[in-house]
Amino acid sequence: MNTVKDFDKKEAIFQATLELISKHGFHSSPMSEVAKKANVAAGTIYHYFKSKDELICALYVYKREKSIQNIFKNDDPSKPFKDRFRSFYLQMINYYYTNPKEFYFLEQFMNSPYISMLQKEDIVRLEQPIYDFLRKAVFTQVVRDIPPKILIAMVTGSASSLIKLRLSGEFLMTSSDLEMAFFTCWDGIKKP
Amino acid sequence: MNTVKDFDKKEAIFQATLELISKHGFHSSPMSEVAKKANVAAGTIYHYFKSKDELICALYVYKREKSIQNIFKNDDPSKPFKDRFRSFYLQMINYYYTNPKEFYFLEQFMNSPYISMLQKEDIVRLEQPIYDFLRKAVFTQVVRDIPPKILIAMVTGSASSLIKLRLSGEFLMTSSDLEMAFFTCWDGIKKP
Amino acid sequence: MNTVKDFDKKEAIFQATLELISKHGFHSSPMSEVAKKANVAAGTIYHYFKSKDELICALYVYKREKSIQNIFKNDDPSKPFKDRFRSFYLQMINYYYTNPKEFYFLEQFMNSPYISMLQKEDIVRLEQPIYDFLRKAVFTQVVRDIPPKILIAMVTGSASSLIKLRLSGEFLMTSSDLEMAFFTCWDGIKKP
Amino acid sequence: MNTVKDFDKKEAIFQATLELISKHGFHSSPMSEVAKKANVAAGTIYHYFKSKDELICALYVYKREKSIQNIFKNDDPSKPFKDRFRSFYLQMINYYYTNPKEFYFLEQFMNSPYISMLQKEDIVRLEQPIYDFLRKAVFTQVVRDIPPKILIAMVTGSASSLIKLRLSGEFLMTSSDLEMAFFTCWDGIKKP
DNA sequence: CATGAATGAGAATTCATTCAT
DNA sequence: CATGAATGAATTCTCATTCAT
Repeated sequence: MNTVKDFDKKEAIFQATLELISKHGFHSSPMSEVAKKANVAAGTIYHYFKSKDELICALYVYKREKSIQNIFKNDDPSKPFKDRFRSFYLQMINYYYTNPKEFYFLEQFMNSPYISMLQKEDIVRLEQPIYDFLRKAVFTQVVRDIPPKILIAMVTGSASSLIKLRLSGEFLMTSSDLEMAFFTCWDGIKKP
Repeated sequence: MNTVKDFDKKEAIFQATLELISKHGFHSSPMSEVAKKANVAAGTIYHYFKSKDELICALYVYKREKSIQNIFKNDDPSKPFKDRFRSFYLQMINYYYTNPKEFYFLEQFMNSPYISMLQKEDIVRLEQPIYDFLRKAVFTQVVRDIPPKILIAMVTGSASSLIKLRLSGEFLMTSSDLEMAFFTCWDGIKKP
Repeated sequence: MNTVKDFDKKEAIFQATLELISKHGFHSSPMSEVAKKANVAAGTIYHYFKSKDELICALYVYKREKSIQNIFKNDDPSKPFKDRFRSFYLQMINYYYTNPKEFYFLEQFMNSPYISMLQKEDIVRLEQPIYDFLRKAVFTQVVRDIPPKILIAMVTGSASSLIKLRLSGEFLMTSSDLEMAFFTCWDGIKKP
Repeated sequence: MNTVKDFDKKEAIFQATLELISKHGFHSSPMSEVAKKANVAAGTIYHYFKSKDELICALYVYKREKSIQNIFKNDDPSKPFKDRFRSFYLQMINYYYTNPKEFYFLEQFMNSPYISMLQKEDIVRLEQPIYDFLRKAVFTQVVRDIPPKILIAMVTGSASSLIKLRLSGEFLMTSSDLEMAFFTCWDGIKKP
C-alpha cells in the first residue's frame, strides 16, 4: 500500500540489476546477488517481476525510455535543425559517458537474444522520439532523403561506438574531438 | 589421429559454438550442447580449449580475423581511396549480412564483459588492418584529419547498426539504400 | 465481524483448498492460491488454521463427516438390512460421483502420509457410523461372520475403485452395471 | 558403457525414491535426499530422468509391472479358475504386505494427480494381465457376466483396502481372516 | 586422444509463514 | 480481525568440468 516504499524497492532492484549486469553480464549476475545489493530478500524480487528475464526486459524498457528522455530534454524545436541535431548528438554521447552502467547494460541487451523477447510495440514505442526527430528533418529537406530507419541506425551506431571508445579509456577524447565527430556525422547526413 | 582430423574437430567445435551462441546467447549454450552439435564428446572440447571462456575467446579471435580478411580481400591499393573505401564499407555490410551467425556472435561478444578477457595485444592486432587503412587515408589528406580511432568507431559503428537493421528483416534494404548509406558515411569522413 | 461472516470465510477457504488440491495435489496448491481463490488475504487463512497441514487435516475431517452423513441420510433402520445396504452402497457411489472434488481430495489424503497426522480418536470417530452399521448386521447374522473392520475395508474399497473408474470417464457405467456391482458385493458379504 | 554399473545406479535411485516417497510423500522427498540415499550426486539423477515427475512416473511403471508379474508368477492355467483366483487374490495381499513400500508408493501415485501424467497406453498395458485373467473367466462363464473393468475395480479395490488395513497394524489379520476375505470376494464374483 | 557418466556447486524459483499497518 | 508485502529456507534443476575407461 505504501507507494513510496514500493517504489523504493522496485527501484532498488532495478539499480542493483543494472550495476551487476553492466559489470558482470547477464549470466554472472545471480538473483541472489541482485537481492543482496538491493537489500531485499531473494523472494521479494519475484513480487515485482515474474522471472529474471522479465526483470531484465523491464529494466531495459525503463532505462531506454529514461535515456531517450534525457537526451531530448534540452531540445528546442524553434532552433535550426543543425543546432538541434548537434545538441542531440553530443548529449547522447555525454549522457552515456556519464552513465556508463546504463550504456553497458543497454548495449549488452540490444546485442543479445534478450532483445527478441521484447514486444514489437515496445521496440517501436521506444524508438519513436528519435524516429520522429529525424523523419521531420528529412521531410523538411534539411537532411538527406534516406529512410529514417537508416538514418537512425547510422547516427546512433556511430555514436554508440564513440561512447564505447570513450568509456574504454584507451583514448582520451577532447571536446574538439567530439566537435569533429559531430561534423563528421552531420556532414554525412545533411542534404548535400 | 592426425592434424587434419584435429583441425576438423576444432573447426566443428567452433562451428557448433558459433551456431548456439549466435542464436541462444552465452548462457543457454551449454558445453554439452556444443559437444552434441559438434559430434564430439563433452570431454573432447577440453582437449582443445582449457575452458568455456577460452573457447569463446578463441572463437572470437578466429572469426574476427576471418571477417577482416574477407572484408579486405578485394582491396586494391592502386585504386583511389574513395573506391577502396566504398568497397570496404559495402563488403563489410555484405559479409555480415550473408554471415549472420558470425555477426551476432561478434556483436554479442564485443558488447559483453567477455571482451575484457582478451589480451590488449589481441585487440590491437585484430584492429590493425582497419587502423592502417584509415590512418593512411588521413595521412594522405583524403580523409578528415580525425584520430583514426574515432574514424574507425564511427565507420564501423554505423555499419554495424545498418547490418543489424538489415538482418532484423523489419526493413528491406535495397542496393540504392546501401549506396546512399555509403555516401552518407563517405561525405562525413572525406576531407571537407 | 460476526460469526456468520467467519463461517463464510472458513467455508470459502475450505472450498478453495478442496478445489485446488483435488485438481493439483497437495504441493502445487500454494496457500497464496488458496487465498486468491477464497478471496481472502493469505494471512487470513492463518487466523482460522495454524498451518497448511492443519487446514488440510481439518478439511479432511469436515468433508469426511459430511459425506458419511450424506451417505446415510436416507437410511431407514426399519427396512431389511439388504435394502439398507443397497441404499448405502449405491448412495456412496452416487455421492462421490456427483462430488468428485470431495472424492479425489479424500482419496488423496487417505493414501498419503497426511492420514497419519490425524488423531486416532478422529479416525475412529469418522469410521464409527459405518462400523456400527456393519457390526449390527454381523451380529444379527444377516451378514457373514467376519470382523467388521474387514467388511468395511472390502465394501468401501470396492466402492472406491468403482467410483474412480466411473469418474475416469473411460468406462460408461449404466445403472444396470451399478445394480450388478451391488449384487457382486452383497452376494459376497451376505451370510452364505 | 558399463551396463552393470548403470543398472546399479538407476536401480539405486529407484530404490531411494521408493523409500522416501512411501514414507514421506511426494513433496517431502527432495531430490537431494534421493541422491543422498542412492549414493549418487544430485545431478546424476538427471542423467537418468528428465525431471522429478518423470522419475516418479518411471518408478510407478516399473514397480507396477514388477508387482503384477509377481502376483501372477505362480498362476497355473491348468488349474480350475477358482483356485487360480484364490492364489491371485491371496498373493496380491501377500505381496504388498511383504512389500509395503511398493504398496504405499503405488497407492499414493494412483490416488494423486500424478496418475494423469501417464500415457494412456501405459495404463492399458499395465492393466492388461489382470484384464485378460478376469475377462477369460467371464467368457468361460465361471464368473458373473460383468464388464471386466468393473470386476477388476471391485477385486483390486477390496484387496487394496485389506492390505491397507493389515499394514496399518491396528488389526491383526489371521490366515483364517484372509481365507474368509477370499470367500467374500469369490462368492461375490462367481457365477451365481 | 576420445569418451560421456558422474560430479556438485550454484542458479532460478517457490511458497509457507510472519508481521507491520 | 484483515491485509498482503516481505522473508528466506528449501527445492528443482543446470552445467562447466573431471576422470576412469
